[in-house]
Amino acid sequence: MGARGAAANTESVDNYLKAILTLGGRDEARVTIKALAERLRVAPASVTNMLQKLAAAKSPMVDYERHGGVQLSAAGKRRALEVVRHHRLIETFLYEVLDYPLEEVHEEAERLEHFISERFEERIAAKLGHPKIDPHGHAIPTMDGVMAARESIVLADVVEDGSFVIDSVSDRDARNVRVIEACGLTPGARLRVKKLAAAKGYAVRVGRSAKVFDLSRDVAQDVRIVRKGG
Amino acid sequence: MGARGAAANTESVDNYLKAILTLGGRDEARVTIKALAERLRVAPASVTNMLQKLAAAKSPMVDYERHGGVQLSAAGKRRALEVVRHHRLIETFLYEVLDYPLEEVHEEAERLEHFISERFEERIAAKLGHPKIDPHGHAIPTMDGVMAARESIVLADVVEDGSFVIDSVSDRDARNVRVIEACGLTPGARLRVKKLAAAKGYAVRVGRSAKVFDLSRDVAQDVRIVRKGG
DNA sequence: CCTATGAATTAGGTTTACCTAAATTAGTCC
DNA sequence: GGACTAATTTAGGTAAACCTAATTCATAGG
Repeated sequence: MGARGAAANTESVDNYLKAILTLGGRDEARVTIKALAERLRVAPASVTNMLQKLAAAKSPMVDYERHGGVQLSAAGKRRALEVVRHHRLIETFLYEVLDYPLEEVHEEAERLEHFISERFEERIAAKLGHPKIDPHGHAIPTMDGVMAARESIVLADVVEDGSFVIDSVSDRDARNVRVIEACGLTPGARLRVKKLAAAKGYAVRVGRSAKVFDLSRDVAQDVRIVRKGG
Repeated sequence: MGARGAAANTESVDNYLKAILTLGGRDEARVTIKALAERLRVAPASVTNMLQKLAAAKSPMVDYERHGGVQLSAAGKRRALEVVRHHRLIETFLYEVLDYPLEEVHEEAERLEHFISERFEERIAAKLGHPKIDPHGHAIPTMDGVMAARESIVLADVVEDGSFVIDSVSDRDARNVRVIEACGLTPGARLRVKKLAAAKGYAVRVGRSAKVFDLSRDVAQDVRIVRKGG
């Protein structure tokens, strides 16, 4: 027994939906219980329980099948995008209006995203001039739940040298954000990548500066880029 | 059994502490379980339970005695004032920076006060120039937990006619806030009070305008004033 | 002094979201 | 086809914060 409930929009539910959205990727693939458990840092059993609850709700938030992973339902996707919108608007607001250091906006937004009202969302959006991307370069979903897709690749996956433009930076690890910002790798910045023979990391020259940074694989994992000329 | 726990700073705990602070009044009198239950809209039994938990914590938040009511401990008072500071700073911020209608700031602040970080608090305080009172006229406790006391009386308690200045307006009832604001009864405004023969309400003339408003007892209960000349 | 009355407390339950431990299922490898 | 393994599910449990119902306590009146 145990897992039949109403499935209100609690903080926890929001976090599950957001995780399913991002893990599912652009093609909205089904997500495994294990992946969710790792992302959310809870036991797999807890995930199964929650998903059963979410699937059994009056208007189900997910499409879940025993041993078959999950996917967001229309309602689930709508809510997930709303939370992402909140998160990114708050990040932008903290950075632009309250002068937060870039590496601190994520943690605060992660908490507040669950508790702000529609009015709050609308007001900060207005104050910011209805921005389309947040300070990390991520697209901010529109009020009616549409998120602009962008073609980009992870810096760590680059196999041949070349010229690129920074698309976005993951905000999940504050330390990495700090390192990345210190290198001048902000969204829109140009960079040249040269795979090092030493295979230790990723040699990167930012803009027209002469300086070359040697990024660790861990850091390079958190940078998304777009090819730009030769 | 049932009520022995750690007593973390949850949203609920914060609300109990805040309620004890305000119900205790300026002289920090002991507060009854019943009064708390009514204020927090929970059953008296729930209050007893929570207070036992708060009193039994490593660093007790309250001084509680069976059948003897409660009082905040030093630690409890510190936390309560911090939450009040959060609340009033947020209200000020919503009103000044995000252009909220006055009657809506309370509800939003009531939720957010529990979730903002020290940094957020510090940043909005700085942005606002470290204000000492919020838009309702309430004193904002300082960072180190000191709240300026002000002598003021409730408009509904006025027995003889006279000239007054608005001290503050309760924010608990949005509808009343709206009415009060519509009359121009904002903190600092002058007013003359004339007890009506009809005993229906409170006749009030604001500033030098000729208009006289007839306030209901319910509304008059939410306005605090200070005597000002004859 | 003893009993009504209302306040406070105890006892026992519920819900949410987590946990661990013990099944079960699916898929691979010989 | 059986065995092993990894993923998933079930079962049973915990803690927080609430609830209702039943009991105890304090005190004011007769």
